[in-house]
Amino acid sequence: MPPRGRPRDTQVDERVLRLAAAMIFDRGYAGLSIDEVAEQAGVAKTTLYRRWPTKDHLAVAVVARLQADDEITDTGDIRADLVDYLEKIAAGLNHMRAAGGREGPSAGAVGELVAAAARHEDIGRLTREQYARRNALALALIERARARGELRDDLDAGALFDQLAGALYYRVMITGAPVDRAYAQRLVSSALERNLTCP
Amino acid sequence: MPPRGRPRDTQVDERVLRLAAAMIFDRGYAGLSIDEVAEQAGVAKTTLYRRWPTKDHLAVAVVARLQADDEITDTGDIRADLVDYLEKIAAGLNHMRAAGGREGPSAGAVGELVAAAARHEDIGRLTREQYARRNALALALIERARARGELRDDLDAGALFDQLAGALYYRVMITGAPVDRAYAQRLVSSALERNLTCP
DNA sequence: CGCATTACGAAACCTGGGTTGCGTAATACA
DNA sequence: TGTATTACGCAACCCAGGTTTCGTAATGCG
Repeated sequence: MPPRGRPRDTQVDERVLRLAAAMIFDRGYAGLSIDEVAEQAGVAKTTLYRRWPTKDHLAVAVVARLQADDEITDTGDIRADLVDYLEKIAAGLNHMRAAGGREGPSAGAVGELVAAAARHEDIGRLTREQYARRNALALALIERARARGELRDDLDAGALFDQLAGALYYRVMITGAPVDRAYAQRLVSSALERNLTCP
Repeated sequence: MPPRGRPRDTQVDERVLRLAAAMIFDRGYAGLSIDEVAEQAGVAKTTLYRRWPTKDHLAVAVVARLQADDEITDTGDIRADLVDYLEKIAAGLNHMRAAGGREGPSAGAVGELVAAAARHEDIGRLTREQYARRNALALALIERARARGELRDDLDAGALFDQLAGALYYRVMITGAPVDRAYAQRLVSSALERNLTCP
């Protein structure tokens, strides 16, 4: 059942990703050197490029391994559920922020990822699909809350989630302010109460 | 009054910035080549590096020239004013999106800028200051609206503006959906009505 | 066993950002 | 007029991402 020729050394993937992750973590994206990874992993550069066609692809692969596909929980309390989901997103962002090297106001890692998605068609497709999944989950959550009467009938679910998720990204990338549970609660309060059905 | 030595050729700045802008516009950030700019501008590479210490700095300088410092208008109608201001921000984003090369779902130019701000301390400081100014303007606008009774007393102005601006950036960078006047209106409707004082 | 197929390693190479050193041109000042 | 100062151009150079070529090792298949 395995393909025809010589099989790939599966240990290489693991070793390289671990090395690359470490390198990104303590020296940032710019500090990730393909030559150095290859040398430390004990493989030739060509072997790396056979698996990840560019440095961007390798970096994306590193980040992708960190992102546990966020599960959404629906407890029936839309407010708590949204805060929970935002916190998961924030956790991912904070993780990437750490991966950007020295922590600081603006998170280079997220920016590099956005740039990489713009540079390479396939990476762009990949990340867009991932965000589409997340978006669909959130919209479904909101939809269910509306169906059971927690939210106003005429609310704009798309705009609502854009605001919540967008505020997190805005903070991380632009203002550099922290994104934590307290902020998630502020956001949901600010954005949601309006859309709650009035008693 | 001029400094001691040989004066700088001021025409160089203008010529280089125009060339660089054109190059970024139709080939994207990666398509901006320092060597090529120097050659087409008829100057040595060292002359370029004397003015802009890295390619990032040159690109930021190009983008900075495009950003007319957005003025805020206070007509007394917070809803209309916010839509207006968001539209100005969106215009800037769309401009940069165009500058990212081929228009597409994710805007590389914004991502590159965020990444550049993370790479270079001075660029980060610069952009953070600019965003702080914008933020202060918006918060003051909201504050005035609250003072005259258009908004609830207990609203979270910081969270509100993060949501509005963040949603724009989220769309441009992540989902790639268009940001236009219609979307600005949807956002303000979704975010603001809750905070309006109830009749 | 022999062959097609695929993976690997090594080396040379190209490209573009970024640096360095040096000789020269333009200005202020004495 | 001469000197310190700064800008400029030129050429060589380093570095890292990325590519190409080629010889070799490991598998499946007939």
